[in-house]
Amino acid sequence: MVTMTRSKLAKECGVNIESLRYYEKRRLIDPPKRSEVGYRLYSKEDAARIRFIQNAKKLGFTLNEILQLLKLRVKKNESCESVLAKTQTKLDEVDQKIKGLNSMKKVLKQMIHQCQEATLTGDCPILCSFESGREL
Amino acid sequence: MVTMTRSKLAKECGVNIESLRYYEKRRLIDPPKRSEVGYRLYSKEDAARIRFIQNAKKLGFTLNEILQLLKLRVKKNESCESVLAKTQTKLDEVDQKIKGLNSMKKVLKQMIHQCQEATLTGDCPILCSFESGREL
DNA sequence: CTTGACCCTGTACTGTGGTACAGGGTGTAG
DNA sequence: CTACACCCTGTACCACAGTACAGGGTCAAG
Repeated sequence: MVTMTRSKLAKECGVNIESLRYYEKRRLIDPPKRSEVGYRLYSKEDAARIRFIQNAKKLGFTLNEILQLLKLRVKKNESCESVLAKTQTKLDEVDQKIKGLNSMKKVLKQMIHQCQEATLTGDCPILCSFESGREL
Repeated sequence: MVTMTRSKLAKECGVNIESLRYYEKRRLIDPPKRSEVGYRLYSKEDAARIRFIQNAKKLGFTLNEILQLLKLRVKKNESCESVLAKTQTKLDEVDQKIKGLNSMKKVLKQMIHQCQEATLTGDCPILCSFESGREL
């Protein structure tokens, strides 16, 4: 199996080399195999997992939430119903985030629209109700 | 004008009372008016802004990013083009987040689908390619 | 056979976003 | 007029997510 060292994985995934050790400590990645002298040897699957973690982080999930997401497929002895329920819960959370972002998008688009209209008349009345409460 | 004290605003918005002072320090809210003896007096607009901050935080924006969002409508002497460009940038960021979340959603739905199919056959092979890299 | 680039562990430090507390003032209900 | 709940400031502390560094081992090139 193809393996790579710490620095190679870090470079490939664009993360700090120390973060890998941190993720290992936080149990987000399994302890990797070691070479004879104790060097960590990462697989392609580890790289994919690191990239997943990066992506999920960008989407506003905490490391604990990401751990939950990753666990969804790990515990094989768990009942299917339980996994199903947890996955559904995560799906609902994701849906809520999407809804919130769509509201944000609407407001931003409105602002752009207002600003463009205003340019024609030489005025720029951005008094948009950004924080109106019902918008988000 | 209707005003309220620290504790009232905190209760109304469901935030810790000290967070209000923190947001003031971070310039996310304007320093509120003060009573004769120096008590902070918040307006309904402050409450709306706090709620906006809470919402944006849930969507994965940092306080600095939220500050940028709020600034979009504040500086009136700024050129319209500049505001337009910044707003567009934010809009693109929001779109990227929505895309990422939709990918996440797809994978979760797929998992649910697989799990439901498997239930019929008594097996639950959740070996989904959650971290495959191309999924997100 | 040494020099430089990597690896190991443990521990300390950083920035973000709060949260708590000390020491003091205010304001109102009984 | 005294409790009690609230307000003020400043400062200390916290968890999270890293990031850096010290002190030491490994290994390949020249």
